[in-house]
Amino acid sequence: PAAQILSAVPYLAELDAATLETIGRVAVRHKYDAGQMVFLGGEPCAGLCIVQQGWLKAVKISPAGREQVLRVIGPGEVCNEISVFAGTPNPATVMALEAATVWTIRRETILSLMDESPSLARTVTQNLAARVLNLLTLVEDLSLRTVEERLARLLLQQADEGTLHRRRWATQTEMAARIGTVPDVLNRALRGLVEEGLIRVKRHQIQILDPPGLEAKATPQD
Amino acid sequence: PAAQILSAVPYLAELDAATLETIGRVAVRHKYDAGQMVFLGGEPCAGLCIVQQGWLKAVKISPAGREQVLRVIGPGEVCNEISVFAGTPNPATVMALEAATVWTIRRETILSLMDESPSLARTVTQNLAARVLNLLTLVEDLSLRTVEERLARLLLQQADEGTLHRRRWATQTEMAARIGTVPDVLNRALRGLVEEGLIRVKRHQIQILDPPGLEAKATPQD
DNA sequence: AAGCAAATCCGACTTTTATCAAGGACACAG
DNA sequence: CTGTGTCCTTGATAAAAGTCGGATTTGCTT
Repeated sequence: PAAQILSAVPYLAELDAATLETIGRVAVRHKYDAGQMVFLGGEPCAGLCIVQQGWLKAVKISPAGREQVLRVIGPGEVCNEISVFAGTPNPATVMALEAATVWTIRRETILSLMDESPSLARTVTQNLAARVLNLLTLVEDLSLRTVEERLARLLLQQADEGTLHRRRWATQTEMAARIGTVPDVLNRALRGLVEEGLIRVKRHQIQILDPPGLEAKATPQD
Repeated sequence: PAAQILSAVPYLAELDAATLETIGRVAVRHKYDAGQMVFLGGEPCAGLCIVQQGWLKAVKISPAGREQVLRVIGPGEVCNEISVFAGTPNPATVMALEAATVWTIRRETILSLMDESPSLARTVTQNLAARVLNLLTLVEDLSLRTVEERLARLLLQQADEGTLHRRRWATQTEMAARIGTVPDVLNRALRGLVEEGLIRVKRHQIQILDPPGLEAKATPQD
């Protein structure tokens, strides 16, 4: 049932069983294939979006076709909060990186729930503040760090116990859009790190051979 | 009296007179000189900050000393919301661009007020969502647009009736940090626009001579 | 297993952005 | 008015990032 799935979403955890039931009745489920568009930037607000399964990405696209990934969205995460709470059109385009199941809740539903539940309001503000924090570090990266530094940071951040497991859709093109560059440049940077013996790139994973060395690369060489 | 000044701040407009009185008693006033630091990034949260008078800027600074302006904060505006609502250290450094008077409210005060007032909660979320929107366009600018495009956009955005009035502190160095580049490069871009007859740079203002032409520069070519 | 499309890799080249050095204009304080 | 900063300007140079054409490999489908 819808309510049970929604109860597993941290964002809605503060709500009691009865309200979750209500939401479950008004929420709409949708499935998307890999590469399919979920929202188009600039379109009117489509409501709050909750990912049940699969991965999405939020991107800005230039007229020339170049893409900057703003955020990667996984199961249990929420997206499109901005247009919901600012009352604006969708600020970014959201696409499915793989087959995904998402729920959509109308804007008014969430807003009125927030009025009744201070704890939901607190969750919402915390979530928004976290989004601002992420964007702040993205701005810092783009403005003050080189591609190599950004790459090193991404690897360290994504790595789990020294190895980074790449999902099927985590191609070099995607990684490039993530750190704000193009595939060719990313590839060079990646190979550069390999030649210095800092990492090893294998089939579907990247191993960090020399964590301290990579840390050094991640810090701007003033 | 403190309460009267605070009532003029849009951020607090939703609160009733009695609560404003309470806040007025617990808020602390502080004055800063031009160039002085208000908060240092990384330090523990110093509470919500309200600008009564003067202008501040929020910046990220690289080890090499290069600066990226995140936001310029004027009278009636609020800053440091992020550390307040995310419960983290200050995410950025805030400095006074000119002599300024600011009020500071402790984190706990705001959080408990929010629990009692749904309309304040709504204001807070709207404000945070607006902050995300600003950062999204900043990311888009830094990642997908050239310096010239960013400059053209800044000019158009800041202009009022075809002329942009520069405050004393709005030097080329500041503008450069605003669009994420260095003074030298900004100057060249500015002169480029002058030579094309799109703008005229005078003492303390910049005139836009050819708005459509500048619009064209503001849009990525092709 | 073959074929096809996407992803990776590579070298040469261009454009954009940053850096360095140094001269000139302006603004303010004494 | 006279110095002493800061800000603006400019050319030469260097570094970083992006582009292009094409060679390989890989993964998936038929």
